[in-house]
Amino acid sequence: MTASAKLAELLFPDITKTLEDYETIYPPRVLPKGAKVTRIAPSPTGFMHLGNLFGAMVDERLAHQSGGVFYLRIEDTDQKRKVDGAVELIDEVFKRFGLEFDEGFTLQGDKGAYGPYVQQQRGEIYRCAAKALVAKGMAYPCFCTEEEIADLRGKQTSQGANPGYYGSWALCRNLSFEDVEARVKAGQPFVLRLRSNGNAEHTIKVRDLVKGELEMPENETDVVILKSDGIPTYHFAHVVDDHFMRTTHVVRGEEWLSTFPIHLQLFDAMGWQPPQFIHTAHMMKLDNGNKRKLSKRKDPEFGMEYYDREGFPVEAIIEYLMTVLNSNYEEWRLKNPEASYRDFKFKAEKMSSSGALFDLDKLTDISKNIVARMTADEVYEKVLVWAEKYDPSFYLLLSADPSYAKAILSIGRGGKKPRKDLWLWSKVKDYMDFFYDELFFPAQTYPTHISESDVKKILEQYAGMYNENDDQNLWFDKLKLLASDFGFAAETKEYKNNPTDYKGHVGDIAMILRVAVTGKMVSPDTYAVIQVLGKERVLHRIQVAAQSL
RNA sequence: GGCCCGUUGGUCAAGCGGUCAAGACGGCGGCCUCUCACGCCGCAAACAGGAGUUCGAUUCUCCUACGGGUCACCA
Repeated sequence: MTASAKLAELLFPDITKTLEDYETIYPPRVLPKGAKVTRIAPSPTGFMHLGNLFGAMVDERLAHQSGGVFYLRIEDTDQKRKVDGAVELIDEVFKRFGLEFDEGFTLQGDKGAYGPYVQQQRGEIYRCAAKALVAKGMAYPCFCTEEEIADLRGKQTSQGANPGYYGSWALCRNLSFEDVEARVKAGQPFVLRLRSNGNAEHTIKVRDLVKGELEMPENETDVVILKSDGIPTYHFAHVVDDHFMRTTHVVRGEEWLSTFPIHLQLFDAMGWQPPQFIHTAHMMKLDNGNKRKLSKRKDPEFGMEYYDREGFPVEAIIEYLMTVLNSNYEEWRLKNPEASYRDFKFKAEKMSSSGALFDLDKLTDISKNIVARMTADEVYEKVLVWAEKYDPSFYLLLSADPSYAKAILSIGRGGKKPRKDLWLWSKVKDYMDFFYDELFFPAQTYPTHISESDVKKILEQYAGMYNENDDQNLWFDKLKLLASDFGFAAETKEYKNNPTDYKGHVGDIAMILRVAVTGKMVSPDTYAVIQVLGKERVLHRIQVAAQSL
């Protein structure tokens, strides 16, 4: 038995399976040619952000567009950051955005043949892989304490050396078997480190599907692959999992680019073929004139909860992300306004290699367009779902009379040029509140260039001539009549030509009516509004308004 | 600081040696038999800087500046 084999047995006496065993347990997938296997691997930290969704969409499109597999893995190797309810949140967010996994973790248990899909449950697999590395002499236990490491770093910086555990700085690299055995038997804690054969003076060519071929220094650090609790670090878990889960394409944030050489080295040490990589640029935010990565702490718009609470339509967020993800998406959308985003041919090569500023204006615009295309029924359903969660009293109002609510939401909807004033479910209430007597606030002010007595008389007179069966033309003709009676121009153009001859024009009459009936100077088409309000409400509001003057 | 990556209008971006340098959002102005919204028309607005290579550089190379990322028993 070689020394390293002995060491492997000493360190991992409980591991009896071999790598070959796992090769047969997790055989290469049988898939159509070109099919991609992707995964999204969030950490259960209780916080889901735009980046998670961003990456998930790339993964999902890549997999499903190619007839491959898209799966969910939970990366919970960091005990300290684990939060209760986090996996439920992950599940909820992906479901809400309509992302469907072919396999992986689910709240009901794992689905698929390449599990477990929760890293915490894969300990034996990692340890087996680690054992193999030790047996090959490519990994070793390190007993250095935190203080010793800090000490090392201090020495390195004072000497101008690069900090890190590598080369001759790697104190535990060449411990004798006897030494290790004694320490292990004494119960001294240790981490397992890769015995790097790299040299940072040398460069390697690495390939990224969006950034192309890059030149990076070789990894020379003896990185930790198993922490002292026996749980792998990200680096090692990634390599082992993506190998045995047979991932073909790894999509991850570009913060991983600098550790890319470590991963490649690890794949090589294991004797495995690495998958393809896509390092995605971060979503940025402008802060004091500088761009910076969207941050969990400072930017509420980074968290998915924000979008839910504000009531952004999920379709709008997906649409926005797609425009950011593939530069030719908008162009495609113009030609295919009705198509599902899934019909778009997504290409990794079309992804931007630099970070885009998060653009709320753009999102708003997209959202307006999407909501404008929805039917009143759809809008109603979505507002209802939002209100149930965030505005119970409004929910009650809406659900008490669905057909009234839908009539309101139908105003200006469905034609060639639909209104686009709705884009957030949380703003729907402001938009339609005056339709409900419970939320209606009678106006305090009318346009100032019209005398109060005129307003009062116009309202009284209008009440007498109002007929709920008038069509829009007749309705407007009556307003013109009123206009003439009170010294206002019946035609706007006539007023514009001779402004001094009139107190105002027919638009002012319409405005008086609008204000009386809606309490606002701004509203959708007044005729449509009074039709929906109905005779009783209209007359009552006009009377009350006239009396208050 | 070392190492990587990036840099076209305010923003997102087409472009891949020869273009009057697309388009979208935003802004501004105008039009549109009731406000708003919609729609339509128009305007302003960009190749970070400097060297090369070339007949010719936004496009290729190098340098500088600026921005970003990363240097953990976190992912």
